[in-house]
Amino acid sequence: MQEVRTRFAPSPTGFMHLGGLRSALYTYLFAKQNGGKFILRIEDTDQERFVEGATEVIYDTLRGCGIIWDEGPDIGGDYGPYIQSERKSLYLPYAKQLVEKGAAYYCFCTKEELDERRAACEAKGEVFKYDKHCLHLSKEEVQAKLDAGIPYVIRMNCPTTGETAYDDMVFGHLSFPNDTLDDMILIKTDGMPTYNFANVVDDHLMGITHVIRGMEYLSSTPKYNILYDAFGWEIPKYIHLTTVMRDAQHKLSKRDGDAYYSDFIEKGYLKEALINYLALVGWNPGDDREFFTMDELIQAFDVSHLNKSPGIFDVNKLTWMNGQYIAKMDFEEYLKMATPWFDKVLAGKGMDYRRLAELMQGRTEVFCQIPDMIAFLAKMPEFDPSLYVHKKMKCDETVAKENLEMILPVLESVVNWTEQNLHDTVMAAIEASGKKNGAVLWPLRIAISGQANTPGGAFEIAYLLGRDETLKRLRSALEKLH
RNA sequence: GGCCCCGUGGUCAAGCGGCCUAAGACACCGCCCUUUCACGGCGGUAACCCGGGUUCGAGUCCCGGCGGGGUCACCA
Repeated sequence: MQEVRTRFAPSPTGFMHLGGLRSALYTYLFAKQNGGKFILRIEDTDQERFVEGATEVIYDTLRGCGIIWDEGPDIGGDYGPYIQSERKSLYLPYAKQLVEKGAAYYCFCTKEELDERRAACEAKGEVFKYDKHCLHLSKEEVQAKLDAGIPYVIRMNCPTTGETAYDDMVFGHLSFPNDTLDDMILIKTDGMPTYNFANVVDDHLMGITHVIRGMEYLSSTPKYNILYDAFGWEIPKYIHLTTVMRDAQHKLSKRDGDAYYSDFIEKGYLKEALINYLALVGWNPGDDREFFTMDELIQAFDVSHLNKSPGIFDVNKLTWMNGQYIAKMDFEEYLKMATPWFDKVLAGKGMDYRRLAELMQGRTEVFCQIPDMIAFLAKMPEFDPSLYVHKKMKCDETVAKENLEMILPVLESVVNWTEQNLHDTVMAAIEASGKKNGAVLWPLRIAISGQANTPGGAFEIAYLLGRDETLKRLRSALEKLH
């Protein structure tokens, strides 16, 4: 059986779009699952869009996520070079070969002429399609223009009748009327191939067996197939992937800051969680499993479980999943990753980060939420005394005042400020007073934190705050209750 | 607009003619646990876009409508 070879062919724009990342993931999974090769190819035929350092972004993102290529620009391979601009000289002869066969032709129409005709067409409410104007130039006429140095492009010669059909492994049998096909440009004026052409040539030359890409190519695929046929090349198998959406009518976009891998990493999402979640947008394992390592994904991946309808990227669920990953991560690793976020509000406070991290790890869903969650440790927030009211704790403002007055001297008596001492001393005092635990501990926590939700109970918070700060906050809270 | 794709709860989704008075997950709500929250446990609200067929029987097949998306570049 033929070895499976798949490829991910991004353009170096400087950012990794999540949709692209997911395509890369699936492409990688498919290759690995079939014991095949995954190839990375950089598509930079558009010189105007070249961005410095953009290929490194692609390398780092992919590798960081565990999507490892077997052949690519930086590691080579038997089918190089793997950067399209370095293959520049390779395409023209193929285009000429097509011209020989009558499957393509030189076109001397200028951009301006085309724009004019397009505008005229659209004014009439019609769809512009190249009118094969230059197809009818004689060989001599073409040669004369070529000799005169007139700029040209090479266009493919699409059939205008009949239809072209193909089978997609996700969408099934698809067929398109040929009269809707446009004679797309293969070679641009600058001599560079268009994406469309380079893709076909490269995929063939690199022995790609399965083309996996976004469904935006669904309707241009017939043209590619016509090209393959013209060359007499074998058409690869197609796996078109649905678009990843933000909601039913919008794609993930740059403007909303939810489109790029880096957007999420900067907010404190874990790449493992991101990959895991991304795998599940538009695909399911056929059972209830949701958590996957890369190896497990390779095992479980199955094209037949790829969805045909667009998937919405649910940040909510990603966030939940991220929290699950964080809760399970190695503590030291968590501490290391959380420290810069702690520093944002606690730098220089001498806070016990290790203890803080223990309390926070199980409550962190995304690292960027940390500063808001612990800001109260740095500065006592203003709070409404109604926070003291809690029915289940049998507490209201009056009870709070009474119990806080009772507990203040108890805390003042604690010299060795450890959680254990705090706990033992306070609990003993509560028991001696005959009061309910909650009726004392609830207002105590409120008094020193100023908020209903905190990463830990009264003892933990008191410990983190330290003796002086705790007592200061408690006295101040008491004053406000008068 | 032409062509193409898609259409199960708010979201992800199982379902590939009878097992569906439709799974599971996120979110939401309630209860339990707990010094709060979270975690965990238990329970709940919530869906087959509409209309025609085909069939003994349709969420599942076909057609139409509607809705959403994609594509119509010397961008990739």
